[in-house]
Amino acid sequence: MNDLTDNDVYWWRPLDDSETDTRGQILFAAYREIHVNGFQSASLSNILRRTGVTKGALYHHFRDKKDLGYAVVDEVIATRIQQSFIHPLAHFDDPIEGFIELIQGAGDTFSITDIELGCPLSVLAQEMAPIDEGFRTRLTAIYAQWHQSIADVLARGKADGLIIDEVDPETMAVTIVAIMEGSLSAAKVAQSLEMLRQCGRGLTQLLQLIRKKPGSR
Amino acid sequence: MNDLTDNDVYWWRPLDDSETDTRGQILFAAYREIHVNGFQSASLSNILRRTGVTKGALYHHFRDKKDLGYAVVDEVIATRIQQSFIHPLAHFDDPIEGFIELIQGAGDTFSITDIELGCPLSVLAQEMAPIDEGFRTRLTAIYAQWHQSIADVLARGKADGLIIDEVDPETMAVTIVAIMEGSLSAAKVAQSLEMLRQCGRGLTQLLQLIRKKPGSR
DNA sequence: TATAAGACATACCAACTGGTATGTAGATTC
DNA sequence: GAATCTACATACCAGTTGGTATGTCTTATA
Repeated sequence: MNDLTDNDVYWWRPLDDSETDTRGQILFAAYREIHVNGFQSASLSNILRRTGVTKGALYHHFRDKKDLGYAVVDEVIATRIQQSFIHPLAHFDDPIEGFIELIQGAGDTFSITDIELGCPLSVLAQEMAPIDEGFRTRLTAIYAQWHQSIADVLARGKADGLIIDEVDPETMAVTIVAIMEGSLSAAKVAQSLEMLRQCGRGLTQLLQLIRKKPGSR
Repeated sequence: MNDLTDNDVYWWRPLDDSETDTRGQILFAAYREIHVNGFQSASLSNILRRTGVTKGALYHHFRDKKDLGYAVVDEVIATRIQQSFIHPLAHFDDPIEGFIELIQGAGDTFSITDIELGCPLSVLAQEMAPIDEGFRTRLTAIYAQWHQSIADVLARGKADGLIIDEVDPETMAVTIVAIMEGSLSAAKVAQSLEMLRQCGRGLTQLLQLIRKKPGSR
């Protein structure tokens, strides 16, 4: 239904441009098709047309459509989320400050195309988690990683006396991810970068409130 | 693809059981079909099979599939969101306390089926907002109402000295909606009521922090 | 150099999709 | 009581879907 031309600025692309071999080409084209249209509405014909690859090649590398979808999750989406949202967390000194930079960074680097497409992880998860166990386990595993990394950062922040004692790291971690995904969703619906930035400001303000004031004991 | 039997507990049903006439039957069946499968994957044949209505009847009442989809948004989803999430806001005395009750109420009354299907507004918005202007305007209008109502409550809370001065009602309103939708999405992926409750606890804690302490001027 | 395996290409298929054209029973209008 | 309109019902259609069967060219292996 919808389409994405090669000229569109596309932030969510995989970081290593491994579209060299046939399998990689199919995988990347499938990722984009799924990101734009969702899995169920993703058309194999579209993928083939865009890549110039034939149906024989596709079914040589992947057993069926679902197998291709799983590969997209495992090999494209998982790495993309890790590199963009999970790995950066490890280098935060001040967790609150780090989050705020991460959020503002998103607001600055995302293009309007990125906004309209939304987070690929969230898109696929919302569509497929309820109706396919294979997708669900793969996608929840990615979320679990993300939650754990944020919980670690928050726990470190608590240990360093930078975050108020009342905060439970695990609970706040899932809440923070929920806000980030919710913000991206809101921006997608509104088709507005400003909406993302506004949610970012709200989240920033809330995060400031869980920071322990320098003065307090 | 997926299905929803009549026996499933279905909280998101329209409040007035207006499935009496043919048009109402189609509308409600279409709403459920779209809620489960999304609009693009929603099958007219499924809707007809479930209702026993024929294709002639369907195309008598609705111009095409999209027209049916628009009617679902306008007549089913909009009213459902208003009655459940928007109207209750008006009666809050203490806004923070009101929100917390609303959130805990959701955690208590939702069934696992509700969780797995997610918020119908969000489901449709994520899928269709980027690819159809008609859906987008309708869905954003609903969100705008929701934002405005929450902003009003927060502004009232500020005026009553119950919320800290730093809070900008509009900004915090979109952020709160983002958290609520994000929490429902997270619970949907995890297929877990506990995940919804956990996000609820995190949100509750953050809301407590924007409450003005009784002592402070 | 014969053989097997990998990597595709071409052609085809049944199932299903949204949509339409035509027909018809009953109520309403003139 | 003829004509019109509403509210469907039945049958059909072209397009697209995911999937498969078969053929072919190339490369590695024995």
